Amino acid sequence: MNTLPPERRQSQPDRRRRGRRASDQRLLTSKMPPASRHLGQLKAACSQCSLHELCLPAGVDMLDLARIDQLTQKRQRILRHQTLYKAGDPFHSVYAVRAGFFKTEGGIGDGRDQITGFQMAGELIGLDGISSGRHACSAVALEDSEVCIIPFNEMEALARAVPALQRSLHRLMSREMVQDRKLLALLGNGTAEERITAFLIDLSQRLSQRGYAASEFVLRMTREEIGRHLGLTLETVSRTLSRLQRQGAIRVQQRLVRIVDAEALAGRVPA
Amino acid sequence: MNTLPPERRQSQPDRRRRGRRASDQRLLTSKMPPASRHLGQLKAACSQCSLHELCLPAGVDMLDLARIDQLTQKRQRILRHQTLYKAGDPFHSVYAVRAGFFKTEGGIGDGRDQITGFQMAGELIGLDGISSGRHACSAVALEDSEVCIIPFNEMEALARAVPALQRSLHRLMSREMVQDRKLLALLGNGTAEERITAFLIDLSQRLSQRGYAASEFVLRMTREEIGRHLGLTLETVSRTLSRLQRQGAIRVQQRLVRIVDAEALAGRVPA
DNA sequence: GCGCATCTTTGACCTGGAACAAGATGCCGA
DNA sequence: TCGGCATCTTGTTCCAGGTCAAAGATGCGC
Repeated sequence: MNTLPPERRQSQPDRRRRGRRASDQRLLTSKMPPASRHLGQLKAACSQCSLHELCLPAGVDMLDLARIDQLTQKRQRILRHQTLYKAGDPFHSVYAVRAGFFKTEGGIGDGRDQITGFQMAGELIGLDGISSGRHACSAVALEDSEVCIIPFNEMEALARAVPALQRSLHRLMSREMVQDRKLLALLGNGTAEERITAFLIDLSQRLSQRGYAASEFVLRMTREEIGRHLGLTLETVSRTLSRLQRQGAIRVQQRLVRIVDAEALAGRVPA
Repeated sequence: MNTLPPERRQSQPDRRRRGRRASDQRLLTSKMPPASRHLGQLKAACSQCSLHELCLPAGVDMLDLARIDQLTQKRQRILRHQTLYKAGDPFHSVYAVRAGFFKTEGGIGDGRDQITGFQMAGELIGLDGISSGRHACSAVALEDSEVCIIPFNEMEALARAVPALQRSLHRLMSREMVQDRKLLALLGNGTAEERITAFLIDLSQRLSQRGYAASEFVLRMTREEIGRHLGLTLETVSRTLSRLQRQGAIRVQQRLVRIVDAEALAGRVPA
């Protein structure tokens, strides 16, 4: 089930970043993000969660929030490189990312297939399992993470009682479709540079929505994973990042990316 | 709203196909498909519609079917090349294709953007508008078509009362996500031949689900539209079709496609 | 029937990114 | 401190598919 034994090789993520520049403190790590300050207090519910206006309960009033709290009682910790579920697993629940970072990839997750997306705190994973009753992709943690387990039957039942939750769910599903299609257009028409640029801008926006700096962040995924997401080889990803740096749009240092000229960057992506 | 004035330039679709071979009779045209035999009797409801187990009411029992019938009272005829909605239009309803054929494309539908999909009878269009309250793409009829107009607010309300409808809706949305991701993988990794092949197989399957011959059908879209769907140029689409024909897998004659060697075809597409 | 418009096919050439290869870098455990 | 390993960078070569161009098909209106 897990890709790695529970040894702690990955239990000290990003130790290598010790002693970096101060701004690193603000970056998305499994130690420091605001969303996980109460990582210990597992009782913290939707109503307490700093993500609640990004996540499911968006637009739900206080009264109904209590009922959603009950829905999301169960939590699960996922260590880096562990899989939350695999393609083909029977579908029972969806998962809200509370903290950490995931990738979802087609196939069994053997590292060959397309990566359909990267999910961060406040995003819902697993909705694609509804249609067939089995998960259509595999979800793997890119860093130590925590999710809320949301039994889908219960969620549907509650959605019937709480229109705001119903609407919220529909909006989330719809948003996924829209995002997938943006990516589709990118893969269909975009050059390598446009893909990378759009990817960085998207990441930057999502991070800033969560209170992180928009202009500097740490990539949680390898070049190869970026490539498998964008339909490029890892070499092309690397080259393109180097080129963008040479042109002064960004500054790259391993996984650390700083967006130097957001204007220039945005100018490269169509529409 | 519509891209063409209500003149009847397109009111006699496929006249050119007069006098073709007999097998054409079985093909998907706006005149002959089983789904539209009662095209005149606009009162025909979900419960009467030959598509009802492909469409929304899948799995809904007779009692609740009556309530869904009310939901789908309104119909609309869309002539060829007319747009059902444009990207940016405010979102109020989703549409179930009763008869005909649509494409959905990003942007204003000016003919430059990615075509996100082709929809045939029994499929739902417009769900991507939920997230932002505005349609995210444009839907254009590729032949004279008819849709059920389903006010989404009413549909949500009914879904709260009828769990089977709720589930059906969720399944449909989920299915769209899964399909988008298949396409994504194709655009990310597939060669031109794999894309075209997968496209033909998909069309063939969907047509046969609707009672048409799986091995011979008429493409409702141009090479250019296929290309814009698959991230290829129209020249590459044409060349690839020619090559598949030369290799004996298919037989192409303008828009008419006959799948000669389904095995060989399926063997070309990965997984 | 003729001319026009749209769509399709095919050819010739060029290029962006894949594939292959060879270091470089940084992390980790011994 | 060193050596192993994963990851990343950079160079070189090659080809699938894009681009440009031109010529068939096909159907439509006149």
